[in-house]
Amino acid sequence: MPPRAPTPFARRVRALVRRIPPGRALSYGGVAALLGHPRAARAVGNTLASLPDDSDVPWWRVVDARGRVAPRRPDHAAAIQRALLEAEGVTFSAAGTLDWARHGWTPDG
DNA sequence: ATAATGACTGAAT
DNA sequence: AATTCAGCCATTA
Repeated sequence: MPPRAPTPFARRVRALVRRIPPGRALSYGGVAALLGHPRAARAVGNTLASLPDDSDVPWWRVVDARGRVAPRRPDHAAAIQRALLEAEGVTFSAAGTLDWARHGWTPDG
């Protein structure tokens, strides 16, 4: 049995996240809004959580509304996400939040 | 069809 | 500033 085919919503999420360039980031709500589902932030998170390990989608460029890496269990995973972002030049404040003005992304630029 | 599940969010404590 | 609450939503059991 092949893995379950991605739902239409999931496909749209992946397509958009794939467009986020290195060193930039978007919030879950931001992704949802750009897709025309301003309230589906939570669903976006679920979608990224279901990505296969070999996916080419840069899921680590999606953080929460405050610019913080979303906490999760095991919390080790969050540390990895932050490391991936830092490797792209993203800087975090002492509070653990990235600067939207500096690293935020919009389809335009 | 119904209920349960989160990598969310903004408001309220 | 740190937590809790309640609303929201696509997906899955």
